[in-house]
Amino acid sequence: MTNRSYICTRKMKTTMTKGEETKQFIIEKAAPIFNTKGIAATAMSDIMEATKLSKGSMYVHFENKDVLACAAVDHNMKILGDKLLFEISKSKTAKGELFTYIDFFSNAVNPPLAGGCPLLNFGTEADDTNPIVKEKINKGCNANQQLLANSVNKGIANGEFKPEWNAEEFAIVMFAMMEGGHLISRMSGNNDKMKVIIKTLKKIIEENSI
Amino acid sequence: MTNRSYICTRKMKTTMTKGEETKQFIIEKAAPIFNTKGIAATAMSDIMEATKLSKGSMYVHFENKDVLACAAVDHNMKILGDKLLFEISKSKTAKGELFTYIDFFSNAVNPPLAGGCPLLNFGTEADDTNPIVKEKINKGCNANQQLLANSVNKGIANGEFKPEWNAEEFAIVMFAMMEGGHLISRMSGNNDKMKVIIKTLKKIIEENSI
DNA sequence: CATAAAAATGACCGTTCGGTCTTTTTAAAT
DNA sequence: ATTTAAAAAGACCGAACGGTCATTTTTATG
Repeated sequence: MTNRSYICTRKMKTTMTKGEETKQFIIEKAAPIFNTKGIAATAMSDIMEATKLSKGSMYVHFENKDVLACAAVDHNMKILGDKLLFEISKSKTAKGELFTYIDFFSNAVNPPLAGGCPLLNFGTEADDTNPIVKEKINKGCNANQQLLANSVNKGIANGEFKPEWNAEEFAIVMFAMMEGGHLISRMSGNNDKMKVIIKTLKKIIEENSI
Repeated sequence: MTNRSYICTRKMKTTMTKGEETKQFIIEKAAPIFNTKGIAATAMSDIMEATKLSKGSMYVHFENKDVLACAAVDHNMKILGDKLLFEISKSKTAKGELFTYIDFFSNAVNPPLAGGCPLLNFGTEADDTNPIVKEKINKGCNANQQLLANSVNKGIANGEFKPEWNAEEFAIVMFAMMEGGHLISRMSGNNDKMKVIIKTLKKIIEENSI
């Protein structure tokens, strides 16, 4: 049995231990690589090169590649989510929140996260092969839709939006449109069609405004 | 210089040469594997197992894995496209064509192609790594949108749809919604949210009908 | 400052990868 | 039926993979 009180004591400290720092450092360097190349196509040697750390050091902090990949998936979603929530938090109205969400993801060619949307990237790769990542992505999709539905419901509650507007259904449609638009834009290498999607979405929001 | 008239003569024949038969056989077996596991995660040994052919035989017909993967991508798109066009060809009206498209892709959990939509699968994987496949997928996306736009325009021409309906813009939005819905459904493992998307799309089509 | 634990290193391991090559077998044209 | 080319086979190759481990270096604590 290990003396757990020792661990708890150290966790009280606000400063990060060297190991925790390195672990975080590895995740930060690995996350964009996984998001760009994909999990299967990313080798541990890629992470070693990016971090300038030895292989042994990597395995001190992650028992295997899958664990590191999962941490990278989590990190990508968190970074993107935090950025998004920060932008949305600056909005003063429900309509502003929805518009901010749209604008945040409006440039798929130069997206807020290197490699593009992690939900799309990791979701399609994990689909038939990695149930753990798949579930993470599923939760991410739901969180996005919930965020949108909340904004709509907030707008209904404060009189911005028509009360008969179905928040959950709109959230599904809007999220799907943004992801689909993301795919189109990245394949074509330009945002023209995303602009059509954005125009359509904003028009729907306007039509449901009072 | 090779005697090309020989090749032309043989191409006149309707029967396939043994080699061409085997090549096609390999593609057919490889296509669903690539679409399910992804290109990077699929090994030549996987194809050998599925075809029960030797490694030497594979490399008689494909100079390397990338060439085979490209052939598999093409095959997946063609199979799916042919199935889709066949279903759509049975429709009697423009509205019928659009509805058929929607219904064809309505069940993402049990999709018409094993592994799900190849545009989504190969597109996200190829995005930052494989420009050749990426361009193939881009063309596939455009073909789908063109197909939808053509149906709308046909309906406008024959008086089914309102003349002010923007066919190209609707095609973009509809395609994006279907792809996004596909992602959502496959991540969650059920089609409930796809049904919302379908309902929304059909409503839009009805609203633009005369 | 001494010491024990944690972290970092890099050589090393077995496996699997994509791909080659020689040999054998089969198909097709004369 | 003979001959020639195509196809199939599978042993083999070097490289790269994920992962291990003994050793050294660094960090943190009493």
